[in-house]
Amino acid sequence: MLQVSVLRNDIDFVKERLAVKNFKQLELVDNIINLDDERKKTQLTYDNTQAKINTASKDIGKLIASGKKEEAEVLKLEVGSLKLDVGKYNENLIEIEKKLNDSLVQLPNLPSQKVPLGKTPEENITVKEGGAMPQLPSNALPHWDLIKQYNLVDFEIGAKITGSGFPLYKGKGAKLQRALAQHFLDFNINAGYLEIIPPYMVNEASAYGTGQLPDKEGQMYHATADNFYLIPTAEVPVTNIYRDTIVKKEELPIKLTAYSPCFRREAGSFGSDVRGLNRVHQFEKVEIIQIVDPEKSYDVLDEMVAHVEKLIQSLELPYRILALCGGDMSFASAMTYDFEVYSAAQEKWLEVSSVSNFETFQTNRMKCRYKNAEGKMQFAHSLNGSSLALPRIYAALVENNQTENGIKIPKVLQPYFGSEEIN
RNA sequence: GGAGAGAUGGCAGAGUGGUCGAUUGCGGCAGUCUUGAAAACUGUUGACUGUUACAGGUCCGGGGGUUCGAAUCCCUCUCUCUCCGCCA
Repeated sequence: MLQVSVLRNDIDFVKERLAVKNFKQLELVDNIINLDDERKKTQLTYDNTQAKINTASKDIGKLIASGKKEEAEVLKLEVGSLKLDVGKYNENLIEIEKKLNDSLVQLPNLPSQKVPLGKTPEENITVKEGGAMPQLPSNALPHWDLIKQYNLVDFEIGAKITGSGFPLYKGKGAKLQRALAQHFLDFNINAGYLEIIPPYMVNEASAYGTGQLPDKEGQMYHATADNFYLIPTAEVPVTNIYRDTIVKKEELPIKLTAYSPCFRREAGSFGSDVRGLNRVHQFEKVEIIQIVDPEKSYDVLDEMVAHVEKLIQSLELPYRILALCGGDMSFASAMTYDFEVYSAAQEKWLEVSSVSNFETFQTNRMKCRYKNAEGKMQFAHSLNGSSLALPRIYAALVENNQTENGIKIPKVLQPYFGSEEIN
């Protein structure tokens, strides 16, 4: 959520930046400032009336103490009518504040100045490519055939137990998944991230804090009896550790990593996008999260991108890094880099990580603050990234490493997996 | 699931209707003393909102109520602890 003060500070700049994000309802910005003016005015009337009540109440106490009962009674009547007024002002205030907040949460984050211009994924900019493209024979199989052939993942049983998009991993297939997760976590921990195992369901306040609510409600599984949401990413519970907290400057940067299942309804997806492991309702992901000093957040973004790059390199997969253009960035992000790996049998790039700087967008919603060098309270910056999402890595790995005799396991995973090949 | 106790500032812990936004201790910050440090002593020290500034307003787990006035009384929810039950 943006701060009203940011809008007031330079309204034209805000509108220009929102336009970069392909946000159309620019009149919302003016509405918000008008509502905020109204809020201030109403607040002032309310405060002044309340101040009168407070002084009068103290006077009544004194009058009663000194035995002047009748004078006290007169004052009581006066206060009585003031209270009617204050009640009305308060109702107005609540209504205005609700409107203001409802409008404010509709504004996406402002994209950073570094964000490329553009509206569609085609306009994202490839900033780097790496890794060697595998040379597969013409009869190479896509991963959904390979996992069947080697008995690694069973979608049919998953669908029987739950529904489509809930894969069931078994045997070597399960172990490969676990090896990947283990490697990712260890890699992150070695880079100074603290491992967290968070709750996999969150309450409304947490879903709101990271921006899943109100605008992505339909994307989450909702346990209505208790009003809990299944997490769509570990980012939600882990970032919310710092909801309503004041962190010490010395504690920054806070670096956390978490492995968790992720649950996404993915309403509206179809076609080859959802084949095999490309898009599923339940998947595993290792996430990295940082809460940092605002002045350093873009250096940290670069550092996180470099970190994820090394992790992908360790798996010996061909990859590219995209700087997302304004129109393709998520609602809450100020700057995002996507990582894609090449899945050679599908002949397709698959997104496996998304690393973003949210600046104060999440920390403002969550009220996560810290005292800067001058002792002033301000919002910290939050960042997160996948390091990494497992299913698509799994898919690319299985496809790219297929041979006539089996599937080769990258060196770095062998200690975790226990052998060099699946056959 | 049953019974009981509790939730107060960074922490500990007072406060049971009016001068309490809150005693005190610890911690933090500043100073005195010291070559420096420790100790001791003195002062200072919550957040939000608001104003050019002052003032003002709000916050004692959340929400609601009683009252001229609530940290304090009532209702309700949440959480924590103890005991019992159940249970991986």
